[in-house]
Amino acid sequence: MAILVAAFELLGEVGYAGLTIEGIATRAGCGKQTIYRWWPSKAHVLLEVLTVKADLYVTNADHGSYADDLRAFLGDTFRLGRQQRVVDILRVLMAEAQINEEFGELFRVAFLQRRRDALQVVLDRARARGDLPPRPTPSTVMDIVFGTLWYRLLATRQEMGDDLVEDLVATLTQAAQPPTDQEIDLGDPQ
Amino acid sequence: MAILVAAFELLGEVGYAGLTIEGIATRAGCGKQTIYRWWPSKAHVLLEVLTVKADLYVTNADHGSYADDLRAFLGDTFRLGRQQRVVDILRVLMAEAQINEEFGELFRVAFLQRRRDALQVVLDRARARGDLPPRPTPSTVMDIVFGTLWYRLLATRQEMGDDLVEDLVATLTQAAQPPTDQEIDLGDPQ
Amino acid sequence: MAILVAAFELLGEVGYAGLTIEGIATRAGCGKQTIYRWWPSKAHVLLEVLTVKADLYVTNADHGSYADDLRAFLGDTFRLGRQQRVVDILRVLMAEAQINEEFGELFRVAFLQRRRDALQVVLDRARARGDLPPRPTPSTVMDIVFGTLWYRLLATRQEMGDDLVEDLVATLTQAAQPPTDQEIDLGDPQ
Amino acid sequence: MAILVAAFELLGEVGYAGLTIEGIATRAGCGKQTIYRWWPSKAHVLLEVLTVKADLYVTNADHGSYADDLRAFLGDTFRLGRQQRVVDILRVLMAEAQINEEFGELFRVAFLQRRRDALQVVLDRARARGDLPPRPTPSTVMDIVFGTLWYRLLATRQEMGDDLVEDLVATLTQAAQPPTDQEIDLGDPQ
DNA sequence: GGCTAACCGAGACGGTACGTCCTGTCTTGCA
DNA sequence: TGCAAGACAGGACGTACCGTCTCGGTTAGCC
Repeated sequence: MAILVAAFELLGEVGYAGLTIEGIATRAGCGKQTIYRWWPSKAHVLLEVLTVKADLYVTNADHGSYADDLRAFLGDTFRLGRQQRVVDILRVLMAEAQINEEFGELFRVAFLQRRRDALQVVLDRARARGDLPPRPTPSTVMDIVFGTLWYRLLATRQEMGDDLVEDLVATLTQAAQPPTDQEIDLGDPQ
Repeated sequence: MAILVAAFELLGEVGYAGLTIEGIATRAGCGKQTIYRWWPSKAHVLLEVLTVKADLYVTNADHGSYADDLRAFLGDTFRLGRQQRVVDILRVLMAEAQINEEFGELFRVAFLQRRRDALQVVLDRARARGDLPPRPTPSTVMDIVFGTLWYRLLATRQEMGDDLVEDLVATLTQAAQPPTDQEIDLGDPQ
Repeated sequence: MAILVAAFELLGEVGYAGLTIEGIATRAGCGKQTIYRWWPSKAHVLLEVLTVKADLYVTNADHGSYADDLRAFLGDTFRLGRQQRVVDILRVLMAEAQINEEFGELFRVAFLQRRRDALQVVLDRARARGDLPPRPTPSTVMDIVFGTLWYRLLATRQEMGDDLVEDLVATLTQAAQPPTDQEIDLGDPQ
Repeated sequence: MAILVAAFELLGEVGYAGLTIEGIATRAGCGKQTIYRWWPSKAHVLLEVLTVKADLYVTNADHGSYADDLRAFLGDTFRLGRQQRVVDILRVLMAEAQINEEFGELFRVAFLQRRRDALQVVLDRARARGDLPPRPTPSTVMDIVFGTLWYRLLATRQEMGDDLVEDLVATLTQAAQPPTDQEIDLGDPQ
């Protein structure tokens, strides 16, 4: 759809604050009404861009152990977080979700919750398998996994690398292998 | 300052989207120019409201052990996260930081970094004391602590209770005590 | 035709400014295209409403004298001017004729000229009969007759009564009978 | 005022139907709000253009007799009717007055009534002088004078010449001099 | 009696203008 | 002199209609 493409391109060119329905319509060569007919705000358009654009599918296939499942899940998830265009959209959608209550509700239900559901599968399988550690609780695992992801997207904008994946897997599975040397940082790099 | 009070009240009444410089000026009984003289945007006004309003000071006094220091830090921090008015401001400031690059820079430097600096003190002391576990690395500890906080503020809007503090402290200090029964939840409560 | 009825009703309900092709179509239960197929604008629709609705026929039968012919013509004509619904349509059509050049041309040819033609018959007969006064000239008679009619419709919105008919007949036939007492007004009643 | 000039010029260039507040604002180099701040519609702007532009003052000085007063009044009035730009404005204002009730009221009070007041002075003087004929009544004189004027403006768009002035003066003063030859027309020239 | 073609309601579409709201700047006039 | 009040150019909002266009579901005519 020309509208989604236009919205996506303009986001890159003028930023979210400079993104307007009028601008999208002009770029897409359509009337404003056509956009309003299908989406109530620019954020809704971008949410659809995200859905169409990004391969949001994260495998939660069985890798035999909780640690391996988690490693795969985090790897897949963080990989999305390295695509700048996807990140740009995620950031502004989370922002809009804070400002526009109606969109916030949609974003939580249609996006955030689905991510949680995917991780829930991994946790359920671990519990069934019996290798889910007592600490942290599943709920806290979710907070830690998605919290770390979003905090890096929104606040520090640090790259999310494999070392972080390993550190999280180790922490969440209580695997007390000492970290490799280069993983140790002595302060706050932000 | 009447302007800060007006901005704070209006945020509660009309929300961030409905908050305008004109509205603040009218409520405060001043001219728009007076506001522009001191702050370049409504977000900057709210950042100052936050600074003035909330007791953002978090003790990082020495409690004798890494676990106790962390427990105190998390308790103080999460306590702020239970004040609705403070949370409202935090959420919209983080949102604005995603949308307005110039404000984002200020917010990271003047607010987010200060929170990290406070936690850094705790981590430094733990390392000096020798009870900092090898996993997770200090950087990851920051991501987990602040990530969890912000994720709950922005995404799930779950209350941040003492059970979460304990779970995080246990996880971060690798203290393998099993959680108490009521801390275990078997699914996703969001 | 349902379309004409719908247009007529809506004119009464929402006025000419609020009258739209879409509204007519909705009310008539037809598609917009169907209206556009037959009439190029809402004014054209109303012109047809007028033609269908109002009995626009004005007798110009021979009453034996110029004065009596004129009296009959004015009586018939002014009678139309007392039907509010007809007046409403006449007013907006004359208005549209000022604004839309193409419609104006049609209105003059298809409506205004026909009225003039009817009066022309009266004047021709008077001339043939020899009782057409030298003043005012036939052209001026038309201006006075239709001018007075339209001026009252458009500008003063005064009722057009029999006293006006008599006054005009007397003036145009130079019949110098003094007016009856109640016809004399000492000022401007508008 | 740049806005009045812009409105006036655009009326000539694109016509009343094509005249928009946006267009006026663009041409005048101002914001739309500035126009809305002072006038509620494009018709109101044009009414002010008319007031500013046209020398609407019509002398009603005493010329010694009713006939001469009337001749002077008609001459002055019809002279305005020969200025195309003034006529264009008058036509669309009368049109708008039919369509927009609120503007119609203003137009009648602030424009049409003032013209009537001017003629009323002439009639009052004639009555005082004793040379006001019994027919037609003052009210009908107004209808005839302004009716003829407006009818020619709106309907026939015929030029208003001195012969018409003479014909009306003769008719209204019952001066039964036969018209000169060239004043006689044998039909309807429209 | 079944197939096809014309018709027509419904309404999406690219547009244009509406009238409102707010921006950030500038000017005015009061205290 | 400093500030409230608010006018100003500008620009986006979301809405209403415009006149054009496609889409399907009838309906009627023809084989």
